[in-house]
Amino acid sequence: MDVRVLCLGMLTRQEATGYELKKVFEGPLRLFLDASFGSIYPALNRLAAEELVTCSAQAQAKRPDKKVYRITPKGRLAFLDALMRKPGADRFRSEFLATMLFADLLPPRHLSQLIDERIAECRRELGELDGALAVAASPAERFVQGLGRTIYGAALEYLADNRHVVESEALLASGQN
Amino acid sequence: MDVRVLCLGMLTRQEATGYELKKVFEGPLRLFLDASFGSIYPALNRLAAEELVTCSAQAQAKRPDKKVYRITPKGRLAFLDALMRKPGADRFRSEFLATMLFADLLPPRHLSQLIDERIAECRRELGELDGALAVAASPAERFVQGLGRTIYGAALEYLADNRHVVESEALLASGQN
DNA sequence: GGCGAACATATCAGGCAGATATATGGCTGG
DNA sequence: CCAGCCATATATCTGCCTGATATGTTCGCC
Repeated sequence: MDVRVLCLGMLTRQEATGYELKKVFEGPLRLFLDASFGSIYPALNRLAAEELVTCSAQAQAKRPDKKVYRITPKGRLAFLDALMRKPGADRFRSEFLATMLFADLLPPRHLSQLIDERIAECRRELGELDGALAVAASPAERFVQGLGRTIYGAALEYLADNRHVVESEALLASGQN
Repeated sequence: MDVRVLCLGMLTRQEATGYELKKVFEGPLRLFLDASFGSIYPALNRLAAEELVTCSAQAQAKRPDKKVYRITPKGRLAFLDALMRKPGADRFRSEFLATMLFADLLPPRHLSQLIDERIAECRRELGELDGALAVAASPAERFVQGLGRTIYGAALEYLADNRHVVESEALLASGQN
């Protein structure tokens, strides 16, 4: 599911500019969806070249031109086609967890601080997701956001319950050098 | 946390060839860690050029040469330095969830099948993680794998409990066209 | 008055995934 | 019995993507 398909999907809901699409990718769905300007703008250009979207430039006084993109019928078909493909495997990239794998190499105090910050971060995300769920958009969005909340909740609990495992390991290792 | 640092980290535990590193990335940690040959081999070459690892080629009869990499003291320092940096945000890329966002565009039967497959997939992952936890390596590894199990378990339960939300939406939408 | 954030688009370097190439030996199903 | 596939082992290439950087204006805050 590359950025082109993702943008096409967003445009099935509403017309938008590249900048607005980027804002969606920074919202409550950012854990699951993401794309940078460096991929969004080229993606939109290519979609337009393939006639899957149209682009109408609106001149704005004192602002750069705004380019509003709309999906075409051909674009809807192409998106449906992409959507019907078997989805690939999940990938949970987490630098925090990669770091935890080597917890025994870290100074115990540093490790504990890292975990504290992590727990705070999880709580913040949870709060944000709950806020987003309250104003809720479509059921589908609520479904996906709800899964995000579930995952963060479970992760938070696990962290609190099991941090001692890595922390005691780090203490042991630091005592040995 | 790029592939270079990841490889360096693996090499703090044990010497290995590029091929062996790839196998680690395909094991029970694959949800969190990943790297392809296309990034591992160049990463090892560069690490060797920077003298963070050494490389000793072992000729093998009837097999291509095996290049065994070992971390150097300089490499250990560099890895620790990378490990102490503040970890970046998690990113849970899931084509399945991206598809769920547009569940209303899918034929209801297709959607249900997708979710069924997904649930089966989660169960398979859970089983695999439980197996890996049983033979368990270091506490740190168990900690990370345990989090994986927790997340899959929570996701599984959420899916089973909430699938009707998207499924009824898809039914509604399909009735309207 | 200055600083940063929001608005809006665009490009570039470097990193990475996935496919492909090369070579060989062992296992399995037809 | 042999064709095809999988495991071992390294390497490269295409194309996509991230993160940084560039450009230029307006608004609000300190």
